[in-house]
Amino acid sequence: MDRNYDDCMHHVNGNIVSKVISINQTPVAFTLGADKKNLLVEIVDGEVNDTVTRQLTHFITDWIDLERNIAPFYQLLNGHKSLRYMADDFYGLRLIAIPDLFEALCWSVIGQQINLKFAYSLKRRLVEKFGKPFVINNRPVYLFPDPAIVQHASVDELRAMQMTSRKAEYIIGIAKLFADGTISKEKVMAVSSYKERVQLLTGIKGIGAWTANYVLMKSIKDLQAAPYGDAGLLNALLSHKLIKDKTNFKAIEKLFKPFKGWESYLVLYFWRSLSISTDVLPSTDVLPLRSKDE
DNA sequence: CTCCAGGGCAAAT
DNA sequence: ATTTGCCATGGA
Repeated sequence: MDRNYDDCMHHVNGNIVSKVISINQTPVAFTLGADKKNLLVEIVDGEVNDTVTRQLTHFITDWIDLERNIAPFYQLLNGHKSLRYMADDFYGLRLIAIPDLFEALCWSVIGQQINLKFAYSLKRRLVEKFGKPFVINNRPVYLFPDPAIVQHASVDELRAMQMTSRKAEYIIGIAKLFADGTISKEKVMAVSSYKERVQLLTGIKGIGAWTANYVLMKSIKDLQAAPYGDAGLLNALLSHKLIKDKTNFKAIEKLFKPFKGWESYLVLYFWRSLSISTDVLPSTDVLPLRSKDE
């Protein structure tokens, strides 16, 4: 999580992560850490009662995908000779979700076609202007802006943050859809099939196939969703020598086929591989295997 | 200076 | 039905 160097939605300090969420319209600021056996949660700002405790536990469980048994995924990784290393090197890595669907959509629209660092700084500007700041351990952490607020932003305001006019229009439009109840996380989750969920999302202006799949993966936890065509994913596939070029769709399809139901996790692990320097990636020609204690 | 960024839309083939 | 031009700016 600490690779989100510029993320204003949570902070990482050693092995402690801080965040603010809204429970029944009330902000709750908390820290999450761990000892050898347990996750440790501390509420640092906000009322503590049974409801808050229960909902915060539920949030964290969903946020870091705690209830998922990822052993089957590791079995699949182990069945692939050039991906096997991931089961060891990234052991325990779980999908970090963006439970708030509005936030997930805004974030993915912001991130379209620009580098991640710039995307983080655009998000920060949006959040600083319309969100609510809280201070945890002397550092500001924000509650993501409410759609009811963002819907009244003007294109010019967002342009001043250096978003394109398009991004500005998309974000304001999405905020309106949430504010008037046209779309909600509940409504998306109620749609029964993956294909229909993609259709519902891509019906929104600014949401194409990439964004729909990104959001299904990160917010809805639809694990068969994968943003094929994603620039980062393609680069990871290239560096693993699993495709010969970025238009090698058949090879990608073939690679993902055995991972049915775990496509999101495979993408997640490929993204993770991007933060590892390429010279430590196993060269499949020379080093087909690596031992556990390597 | 050039090319690419965790793309998508609308106009032009 | 597919391809192309465009968006705006930061990094490499």
